[in-house]
Parts: sequence; structure tokens; C-alpha cells
Amino acid sequence: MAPTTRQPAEHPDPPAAVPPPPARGKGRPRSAAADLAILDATREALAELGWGGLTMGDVAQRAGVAKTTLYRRWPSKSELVVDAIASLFDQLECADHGSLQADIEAVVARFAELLSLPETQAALLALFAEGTRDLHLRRRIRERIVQPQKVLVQLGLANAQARGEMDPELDPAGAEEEIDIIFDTIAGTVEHRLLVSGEPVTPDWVRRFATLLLNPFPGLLH
Amino acid sequence: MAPTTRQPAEHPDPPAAVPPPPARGKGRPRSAAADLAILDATREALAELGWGGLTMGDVAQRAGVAKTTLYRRWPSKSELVVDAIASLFDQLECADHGSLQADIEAVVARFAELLSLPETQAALLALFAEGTRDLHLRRRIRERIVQPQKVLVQLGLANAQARGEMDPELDPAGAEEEIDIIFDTIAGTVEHRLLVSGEPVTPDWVRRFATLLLNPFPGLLH
Amino acid sequence: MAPTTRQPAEHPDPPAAVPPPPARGKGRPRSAAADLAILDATREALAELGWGGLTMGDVAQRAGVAKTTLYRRWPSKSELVVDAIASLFDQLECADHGSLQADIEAVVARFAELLSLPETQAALLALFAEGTRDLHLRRRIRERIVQPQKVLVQLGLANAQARGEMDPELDPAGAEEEIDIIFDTIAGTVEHRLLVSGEPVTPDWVRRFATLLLNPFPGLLH
Amino acid sequence: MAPTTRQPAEHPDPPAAVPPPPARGKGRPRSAAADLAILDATREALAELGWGGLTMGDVAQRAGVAKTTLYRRWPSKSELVVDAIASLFDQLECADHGSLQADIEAVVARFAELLSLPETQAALLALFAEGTRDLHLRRRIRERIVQPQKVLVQLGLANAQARGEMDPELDPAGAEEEIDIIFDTIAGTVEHRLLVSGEPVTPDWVRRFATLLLNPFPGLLH
DNA sequence: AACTAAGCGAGACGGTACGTCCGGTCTTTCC
DNA sequence: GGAAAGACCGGACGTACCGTCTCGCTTAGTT
Repeated sequence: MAPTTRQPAEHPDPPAAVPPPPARGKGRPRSAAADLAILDATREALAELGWGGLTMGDVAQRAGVAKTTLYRRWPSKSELVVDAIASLFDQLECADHGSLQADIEAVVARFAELLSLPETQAALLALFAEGTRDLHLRRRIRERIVQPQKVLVQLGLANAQARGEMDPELDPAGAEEEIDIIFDTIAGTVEHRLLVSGEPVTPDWVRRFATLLLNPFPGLLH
Repeated sequence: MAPTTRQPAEHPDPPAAVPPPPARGKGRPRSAAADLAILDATREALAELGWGGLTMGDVAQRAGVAKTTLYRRWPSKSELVVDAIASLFDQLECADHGSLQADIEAVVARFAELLSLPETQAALLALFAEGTRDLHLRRRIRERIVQPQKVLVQLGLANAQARGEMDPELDPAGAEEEIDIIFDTIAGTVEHRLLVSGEPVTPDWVRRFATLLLNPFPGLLH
Repeated sequence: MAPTTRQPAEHPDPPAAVPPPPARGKGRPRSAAADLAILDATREALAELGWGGLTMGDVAQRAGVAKTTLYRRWPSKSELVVDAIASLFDQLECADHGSLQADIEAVVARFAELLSLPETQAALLALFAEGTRDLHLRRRIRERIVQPQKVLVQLGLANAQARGEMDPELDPAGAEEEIDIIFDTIAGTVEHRLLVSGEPVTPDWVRRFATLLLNPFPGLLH
Repeated sequence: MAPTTRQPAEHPDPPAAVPPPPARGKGRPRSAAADLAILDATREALAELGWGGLTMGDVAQRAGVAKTTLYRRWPSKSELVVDAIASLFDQLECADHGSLQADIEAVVARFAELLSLPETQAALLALFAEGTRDLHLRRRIRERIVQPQKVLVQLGLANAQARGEMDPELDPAGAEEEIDIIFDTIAGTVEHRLLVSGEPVTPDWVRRFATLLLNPFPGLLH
């Protein structure tokens, strides 16, 4: 999904269930090609120059587009980058690997893979940082980037239940909070490992981490 | 601790145990008061304006100092902010609360408390983001901010061993990796909870999180 | 006279006496009302915002017309303004007031009156300035604005001859040059007085000026 | 006189009799060389590109100066150009050529010469046009460009009186108004001839024009 | 007491990106 | 095929910070 027909001061219209009428505008319609070119250019520039080095003017130039066109669609660098990065997270999926451990390992590995792309690496923390001040941005980040990851965790747990690995009565009660805590743990840990500690996420590390989550603390007596 | 006698193109002098000789310079010595004023001004500006809004010129003005003075001590905004934030992390300590669970809860709570300060909130992720591109900065962040937290985890585990809660033979072998993984988990999770998900860290959440770490996955059969 | 049936890249068709055949085109004919609305809007905008503040988009909006329509008729802002201002100069006329002095005073007063309109005031010098660089524009200015004034001078002199105030043999020889010099003097002086010096043109001043032209220098002995 | 030490929001300090103390500023003093380079660059750009084509950025580049530096000294294109052009008018002088006719011819010729410079040609009318809307600008134009010319006329008339060509009693009474009218006539006529009619100012034309001023209307009977 | 060397406040400097605004062109749909 | 709407490209605008520089002054230790 990409923002093909955004309006100037549009609010992100959360569910946007029905694209009302397709907004049969009167004038010349916005170029869909431009949107793609801009998002591509943004990712390219991010990978090359990083968040700090990324310039609206530069993105416009790479996309072969006037700066005006860019600002007509995205009100700021942050919002543009959210969309550019978000598209990378759209492809997340959760196959059933037969056990909760395997599923978690798969999710962690996939997430680490995404975070290893130079464009993500450059942008993610910067976006989160911006988001601490800008509520609107934070909402967009959550919708477009965080939520897609979270559903993976939810799916994984549901699969585990279906396989009989987990207590089937868990859901209704505290599940919401439990899922949140697990999700924050998985996402936060991988991010911290890769982006703060700067250590690689190897298959071995993934295994250890998943084990830590599912089993008692290693070395703990009783 | 504050950088009271740094020289212009100084390397960060890792342990800096002894300010070698105090560099008995010939000219007028640097004003120690200025350093404090600048760091205070930096924290104040961070809390007020956030990372993006913070300006070297503004900090200088708040500190009643010329921009030159500022640049004579810190080579860039990022380095300045590292030092300003780092001083907040110097006060971390780890008392023995009688059990590993209690100790972890204390560490998590303390860390969450620090991350709830407006100046930390505004700066931490931004610093991490900058650090992904700037190796020198990343090193400084690790020394001044990350490491002080990590020793807490190490200390906590040592205490647990001393109390007999843990297998005393654990250390030498894979402990290093194990500590890393635990540390990334604790730090990353709290950061993600507070700064990305934007949810508060309540005592209840702390208890749940510590429990998740120390025990098998909740609801997991077998 | 207004440009009721101009084509996009049309040359200015100097006399345009007869709109040749009405150019029986195939599609929808151009709206004559639009021309008037545009010119009115232009004058209004000029009076309000001045030359520098006048925008094609703004004019279009005031006229309730699309920018396209505007550009279909006039190739540029300058040309549009020439026509808008020119229509004000169409109404110039020269009655016979009985003496050359009286005729000159009438012409000067009428010209000063035109130059006191806010729209003229805002546009005239700006047009002249543009004209110094754009030959095509200069030609149009001359045709539409300067020439109509000049014929008044010619007419005045002809009347004077008819009344016997002037040597009837003057014409054929150096008259052309003489008329030019007189015209530049009258037009230039009034413009300078009003638009550069910024002083008003009072009846008294008009009388003094006409006297200066027709008589020897005041105070000159011999 | 050139603006070597102007302050940011400085008013033109009309007589500026005493440069109070030389304004012993505290910081780094403004570069005097920059002023000259900028004014030179402005004249060069004017001659090359005309008023409309002149760009602050371009001037800065030609002068080898940052745009900021330019705006620190002049608040707008117009003010900058006034100063750039004004310096050309500083060199005006009025020698005594022995007769009023000769003096007038000299003044007219000199003025025409100035108006024939490409930079003046491009800028003068545009400045006047801007001046019709901007009172502050108009004042500056008058001080720096118009006034220097006017004193020439005053000087010429004084010389004529000294030579006995004119009624020595003329001055005190209506002289002020008489000088204004003569000045507007000379300046306005030359400007109109050169910049609006676009005809050259030849020695022959100068002679005819001076004659028109000093003698009765040519061809007029009685 | 004079000299020297550095720190210091102030503010100008060359750069670079910003986000906005217009001029003029184009592409759509409706009439 | 004219007209309204509005997206589009290009380019200048004036502002804001950056990090460096150049001043004149202050504050030490060294002679």
C-alpha cells in the first residue's frame, strides 16, 4: 500500500474504511509515478546519506520532481520518511514453523534483517526520536511501522494456542497487556542490540534470545 | 563529573583517571563555571525544545557564554548532549534488595525513571540515531551512557551468585554473551515501552517484565 | 477597445481596426466577458497591491477565471498590464480651448489626472522599466500608451496653426523632431513631478509649466 | 561616500553630522571590502541581467560573499540597488561654461551620459517604480540620486545670476518652486527621451532642448 | 611592572537547507 | 475546442543554524 492519492492537509483518517468517493477531483490528478519515485529516492538517499544528510531538495532532485510536488504530498521530512520506511515493513509475514520457539526465532530474524538495511538503520531511531515530540508523527509511526510488527506477535501466539502449546484460556483476560510486554521486549531488544550496542544478530544470538524468553533465567537455581 | 580541563582537539581520553598533569598551561585557564553552566543550559534547552529544537547559539545564550567557548570544549552538538545526559546516568547504583527479582525490578524502575525526564526523553533516541553513523560518537555514548547501566546488570548477577541464587560456575565461560543479551533486553525493552510505544512504566509492569525474564513464558504448557 | 479575439501566440496586430472575420472557429468561442473581467481585476489588483504585489493567480481569482484563460489571451504579466492601463488612456481627447496655452494646460492637467490614479501610479514606471529590456513590450507600450498622448500634442499644435498662433509653414520640415521634443518634455516632466518628486500637480503648477514652455526663461535678462 | 559601517536596522540618519562615537562595536567588524565587492557586483549584474534578472543570490556569488552578508547590510534588492546606482551620481559636477545655455547643455549631456550606462538604464525606472509604493525607499532615492542632480540646477542658476544673465532679485521669493519646476523638466524630459521614447540624446537634441527652455516656443507668432 | 599566551564575549563570515511563493505550462474533466 | 481546476517544474525568496573567523578585552603566569 502506498499513498497514491493524498490530499494536502489530510489527516491520516485512521481506518479509512471507504475511500469516500474516489474524490473525483476536478483538476489534473496527482501523478502516481511521482509518489513512487519520491519514496524510492527517499530510501536511496537515506541509505547513502543517513537521516541527517537527507535533504528535501536532494530527494526531489533524485526523484526528478520539483520540491513543491514533494511538499504537496508530505508536510515534513519525518512524514515522508515514515512512509518510505513503512513500505519496507508491509512485507512482514508469519508462517507457522511448528513451534513457538521456531516462530519467535523467525520473527526476530526477519525483524533484524529489516533493521540491517542501511535505510532502516539510518532512519528508524531518528523517526522514533522525532516521534517523542510530535504526537501526530508518533501516531503515524505506530500505524505504519509498529503495528505491522505487533500483529506478527499476536499471530504467533495464536498459532501456538492452535498447536496446543499454550493455555487456550489465556486470551480474554490479560492477553492484551501480555502481548504488549512481549512485543516491546522483542522489538526493543533487537533494536538495542543492532542500533545501540552495534552487535550483529546471528542465528546463535536469536536462539539464545528466544530461549531466554521462553525458559527460566539461565543459571538460575530453583 | 564534568569535563573541566579539556583541550580543543582532545581525544576523549577513555578512562581519564588522572587528568595527566593538569596541563599547566600558560595563558588564562578555562572557566570551570562555564562548563557547568553550559551543561545545565543544555539540559534545560533539551527539556524545553527537544533535540531538534536545541541550538548551539541558544545554549550559549542561556549559559551566558559565547559560542566560541562552547566549541572550544565540545566539537559538536551531539558530543555536548552526550555529556549533558551522561551526568544524569552517573548516579546509578545497585543496592542489594535480597533477590534477583527485586534487584532487576529496582534496576528497571530506576532506568525508567531516568528515561522519563524530559531532557532524557528528548535526547536519548536522537543520540542513538546519530550514533549509528558516527563511530566516534557511538563510542562516547557507550562509555558515558550505556556502560554505566551495564555494570548494574553485572553487579546484580554477581550479587545473585553471592546469595546463592545462581550457579556459581556460570561466569567465566559464556557469561559475557549472556550478560549482553540480558542487558540489551532490559534496556531495549524499557526504551521501547517508554519512547516508542509511549506507555508508562508502572510498578505492575515492572513486576510482569521481571517475571517474564526470570520464568518460563506465561501460559506456556510444559 | 479590448482584445476580444486574440489568439495565443498572436502578434499585436497594430491597428486591428476590424476583427478580421470574427475568426469563426470550431469550438466554443472565447468569452468576451472574461476579457473585461480580467482587465478590471488587473486594475483593481494594481491599485491595491502595486505592480510588485500583482500576481497572475490573484488576477485570475478576482476575475473568476482560470489562469489558463488568462495566459491564453496575454502572454505575460507585462502585456496584460499594458492593456489594462492602456484602456485608461483611450479616453484622452483634445478640445480646442482657444489658445495654445490653454490647450497645453488642459493636456497637462488631463495627463496628471490619469497619473494620479492608483493603478496607473503603480504600473506606469514599472512598465517603462520592463520596456527598457523587452523590445516587444516597448513597442506595445508605445502603441497603446505613449502614442495616444502624442497625438494630443500634434492635435494641439495643429489647432494652434489653424487659429493662426503659429507659423503655418512649420510642419513639413523639422516638425517631427520638434513635436518629439515637446512631447518628451510634457510627458516626462509630469511623470517626474508626480512619480519621482512626489509633488502634486496643482492648477498653479500647470500654469507655470505651460508658461515656461511658451515663454522665455523667467528672470532671464535680454 | 559609501556605506562602510552600516548597522542592521539602521535608519538613513539624514544629516548624520557627527558619527557619534565611531560606534566602537564589540564583535568582529564588518568587512569594508565586502561592501565594495557587493556594490560592484550589483552594478555588473544590473548591466548584464537588468533589474528583473538581478538576484540577491547571484550578486552574493559574484561578490564572493554569502547571501547572509548581503542581507545584513541591505534589507532588500531595492535598497541595495539604490546605493549601487547612487555612487554613480556622486561624481556629478557643474563647471561654469560661460552662459546659461551652455551650462544647461552640459548638465543635460552629463545626465544623459549617466542614463546611458547599462546599469543605470536597467535600474533607474525600476527604482522609481518601487519608490511609488515604499516611502522609505523613496526618501533614500531622493537623498542619494535625485538631490545630487538638483543641486546642479541650483548651481547653474546661481552662476547665471553671478554672470548677470538673470534678474538678481529672483531668488528669495518663488525661486524654490521655480527651481523645482525646471529640475523636473530637465530630469523628466531626458529620462523620457532615453528610457521611454528610446531615442538617443545627441548634441543637436541637447541644443534644441536647451533652446526650448530658454526661449519662446519655436514657431509661435507674437 | 612589563610581557606573553591563552580564554573569553561579541558578532561578522561563508555555507547550506529550509519551506514558501510565482511564473508559466501541462493535463484532466466538464461544457 | 474553450474553460475551470489544479498539479507540475523551475527558480528566487528571506530566514535560520552551522561551525569558523576576527576583533578587543581580561586573566593568569613568566620575566
